[in-house]
Amino acid sequence: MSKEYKRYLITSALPYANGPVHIGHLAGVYVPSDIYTRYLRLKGHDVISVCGSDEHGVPITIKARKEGITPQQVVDRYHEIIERSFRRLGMSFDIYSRTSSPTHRATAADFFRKLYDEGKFIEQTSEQFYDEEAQTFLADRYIIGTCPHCQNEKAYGDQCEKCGSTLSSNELINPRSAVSGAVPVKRETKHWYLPLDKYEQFLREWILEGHKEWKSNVYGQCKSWLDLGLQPRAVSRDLDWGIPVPVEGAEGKVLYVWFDAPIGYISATKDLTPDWEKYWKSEDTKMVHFIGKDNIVFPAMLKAHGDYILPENVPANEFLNLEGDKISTSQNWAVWLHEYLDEFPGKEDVLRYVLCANAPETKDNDFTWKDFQSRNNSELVAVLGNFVNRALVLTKKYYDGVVPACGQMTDYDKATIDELQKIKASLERNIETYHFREALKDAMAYSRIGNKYLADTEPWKVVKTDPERVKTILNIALQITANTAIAIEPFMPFSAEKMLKMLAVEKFSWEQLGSMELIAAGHTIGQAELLFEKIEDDVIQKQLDKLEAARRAKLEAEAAQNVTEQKAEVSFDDFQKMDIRVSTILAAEKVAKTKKLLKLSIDTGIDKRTIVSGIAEYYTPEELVGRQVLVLANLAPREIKGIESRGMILMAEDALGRLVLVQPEDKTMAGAMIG
RNA sequence: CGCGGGGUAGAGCAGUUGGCAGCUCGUCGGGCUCAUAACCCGGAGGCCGGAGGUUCGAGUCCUCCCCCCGCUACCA
Repeated sequence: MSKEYKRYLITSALPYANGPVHIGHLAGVYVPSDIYTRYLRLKGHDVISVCGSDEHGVPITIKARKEGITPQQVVDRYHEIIERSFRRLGMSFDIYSRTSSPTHRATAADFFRKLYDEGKFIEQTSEQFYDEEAQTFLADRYIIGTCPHCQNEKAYGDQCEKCGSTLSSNELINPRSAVSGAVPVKRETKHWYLPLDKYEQFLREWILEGHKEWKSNVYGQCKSWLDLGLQPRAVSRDLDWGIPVPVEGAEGKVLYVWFDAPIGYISATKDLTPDWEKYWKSEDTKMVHFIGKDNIVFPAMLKAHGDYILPENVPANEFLNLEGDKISTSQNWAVWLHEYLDEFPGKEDVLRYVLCANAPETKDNDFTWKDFQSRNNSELVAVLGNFVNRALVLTKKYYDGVVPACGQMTDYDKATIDELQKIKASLERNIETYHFREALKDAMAYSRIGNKYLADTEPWKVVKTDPERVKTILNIALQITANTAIAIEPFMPFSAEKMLKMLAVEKFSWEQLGSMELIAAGHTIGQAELLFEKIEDDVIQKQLDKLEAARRAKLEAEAAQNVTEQKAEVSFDDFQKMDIRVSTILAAEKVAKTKKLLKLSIDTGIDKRTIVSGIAEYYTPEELVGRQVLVLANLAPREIKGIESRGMILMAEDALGRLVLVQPEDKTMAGAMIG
């Protein structure tokens, strides 16, 4: 902990180049990473921050196929969008690289080769689906079939999007290839595996014993994985997009992305500096991985390789929700960075501020546009922007922009300065322990103190009676302004720069924070302009409308695609076998420890019975009691979560799996037959 | 008892090794008029999820239970 480090290496999770970046990514990884990096730089440390696009893997090939372009075209497009939007937000990576680069290709291949040569992998042959027509192995995602759970005919080999079940391609009924439509056959294929179980002991000691200071969510997650026991994990797979496995007889095989991508940190560093080894191989480098709630696999890789240092910390965050719902790319429920930048020009810092102030550091948090507006209007505008404006306008008004000299200080002046200087330690401690939310509050405290100082000293009144005193007051107010500019730089670099420009001074170093001599008497300040402006209700409403519209458009498009075909014909006799009747719900309660299940007591007219139904996400028990519904009464009983369910409540299910009860238009007798 | 995270004022959060329960926003009242109707002061608002226990003393440590989130499962 107290170890002295000579240099810092900051890595940020590589964004996957099959889509743009949204606020969830920013709040979880990039905003904290940039705050930390800027702080260290400002302190004068030797620090580099590396990032880049993760450009391999199956989803990218699927996207390419869908759009009729090459995987390279897909990653080129998103690499460009992501990098550009990062730069516009002020992300200060020293390099933003990509895993399709020649450097990375060589680095990743060498990494694999070294482990291979040293016998660190195990080889294993298994059976996988193969498309004979297209002559390619099929990843689970490439296999389509009928879901064994919900009968959806378009389930993927790894997951059914309709019922949400996790599947394996072996479970699919009538599997067929998404590539050619052919029926896939099983074929043997050989792959290499990293035996993570062999590193379990090391990881256990290193993390559980050696890094008790890690954030509880990260530590707990790691402990959970370790306690479950680690399994060997494949480092290669059959695909034609990626880094070829650099071994004889491995044609058509590439490195698995989880293995490929993190090596990108190393290759990015290589692309940045010929001195890269200094950062990766010296024990006096402090390496910090900013990642999503990810995995502990990379350190195991580094350990297996042996030449590299291990991260000192992995400050991962939880998830950010949007207006109460999970951010979802597939449902278009997100705020995209590149769109924000276009729609809120000049408000990069507002987003940085809000995402930091509300970052999901200890638990999931919610981004709402109302909160965004409130933080902008009553914190950035009212507190920070207003203070800066007051100090500058007063100086213009009384001294024509020339900084007055500081005369005799009162006890109150000294107390204010003392309070101001005390913040620094807390601010530093909070950043260094990755408590960025708290650190931001500390940074904001400078302008809060400034506002209070002006209110208490009342220079606009004193100027009439004691003009000399006002010089001291405004000198101090300007010093506080300059201090504020230093303190907010890691969080809001654009505003910090604007402030320096308004003060007409050069950039300060972190060590000057707390100084009362940042701006010399006699210096002429520049033009005052507003740092932040109010955001009105209609702007916020527009964003809310946009979110809803985007989601609805996506749903409708999906629904149009997913109209299920008519099922096979049945005879009238078949239909007659079904006993469907109107029933009344007498009581309803949630089944403990489940999300979707309700236990219903119903009156079928013939008897009273219990039915367990998966509708808890759409109906509360209260609103169900007393309602009449249609029940398939003669369905064979089935035990669900230990409760015998006798029958089935009939519901309409839309393309997205949302359920709606079917009920008689008018109240009728319980037991009335349907036919 | 599946695993992990969380439960502190209306909202969002802090509370480090046990020592008077705090911060931001909102709200109510007052002050100020330099400032983007911004700022400053004050008030109200908490059984710190619940129950036991350890202790002179528990938001903090121990045990059990409940609720929310994620993973997993459940959807006839």
